[in-house]
Amino acid sequence: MGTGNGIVDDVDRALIAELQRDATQAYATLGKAVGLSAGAAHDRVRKLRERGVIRRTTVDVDPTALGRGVLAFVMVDSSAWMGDATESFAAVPEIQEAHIIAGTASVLVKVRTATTDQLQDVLRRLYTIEGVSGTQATVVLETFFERPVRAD
Amino acid sequence: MGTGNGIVDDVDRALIAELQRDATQAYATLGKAVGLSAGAAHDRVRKLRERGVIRRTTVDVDPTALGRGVLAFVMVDSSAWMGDATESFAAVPEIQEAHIIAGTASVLVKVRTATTDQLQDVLRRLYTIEGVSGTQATVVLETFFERPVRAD
DNA sequence: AGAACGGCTGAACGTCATTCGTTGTGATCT
DNA sequence: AGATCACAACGAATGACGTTCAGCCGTTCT
Repeated sequence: MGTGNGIVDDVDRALIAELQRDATQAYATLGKAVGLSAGAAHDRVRKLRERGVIRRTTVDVDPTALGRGVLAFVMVDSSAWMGDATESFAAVPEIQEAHIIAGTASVLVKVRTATTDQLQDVLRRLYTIEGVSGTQATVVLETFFERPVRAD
Repeated sequence: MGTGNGIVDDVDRALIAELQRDATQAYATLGKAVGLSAGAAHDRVRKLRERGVIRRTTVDVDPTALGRGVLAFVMVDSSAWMGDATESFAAVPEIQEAHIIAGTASVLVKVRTATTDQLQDVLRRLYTIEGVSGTQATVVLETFFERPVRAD
């Protein structure tokens, strides 16, 4: 069940690390980087996709260039069980991540907006979600780095 | 003008949204999705890369499949200015993100490990960073969603 | 108005993704 | 042990796609 299907060996990890770095490179290049032919590299990557280890190929974007220069983490307190509130949080487009957490708050969300005014508006909308009783927003002043999950 | 950035227009945003969804699709397909020829779509995407709006093409991976099933956010308290500590945090491979934040703590990090034991070990290593005086770890019980920055 | 600029189209060309038959290897069965 | 099976990698063939470019059109500037 869930996601434990199949094994991911060292070559798979090396392939994933390469793809995380640059998913546009040719399979011949990719194969050379891990000591495989183009065909074999292609085959392994295809299987990694089929098994859901690689979820998708996507692009990393500069948030500032899209007018999402304000980043904040918000601890959401609740007076009820929030386990089924996925859709409510997903409906707020400025929310980039939402997690149920252990501890006093019950949900932690990562929010990106253009301005702090818009951040305030997101907080207002959070309060309209059933069960939400409070929020504590923490604004990010500077991001050191954001990087992919370590593959090796 | 959408969100206040003149160099990224609505077609660019549509292209980015499509690429975030699936960066493997052909430029002909991509162009059709936004009402452009393959050549024109290619040209715009190339320029978005050159300008740094698109930082890179990468793959999204299932953390559990890589043995990084434990996710935690750690508030790091400090007794000194942490503005130049990028490298110290980057040196800890389990740290996926590190941000300087406003408020009582001074750094917020996102950590992925295989086990809670390993999480504890990361906390121990955080204390060895110059200026770090305390940590508050919050373990994620369930992730609702993690998605790309909204492009439109 | 004329010129210059920027962006789009459609086609041509070269590269690469994708498929497939073959081979080698390590495990399982008799 | 020998035979069989399952799996993975190789290397070549082919068809698709990325990439480039000349020509065209709408806009802006003088």
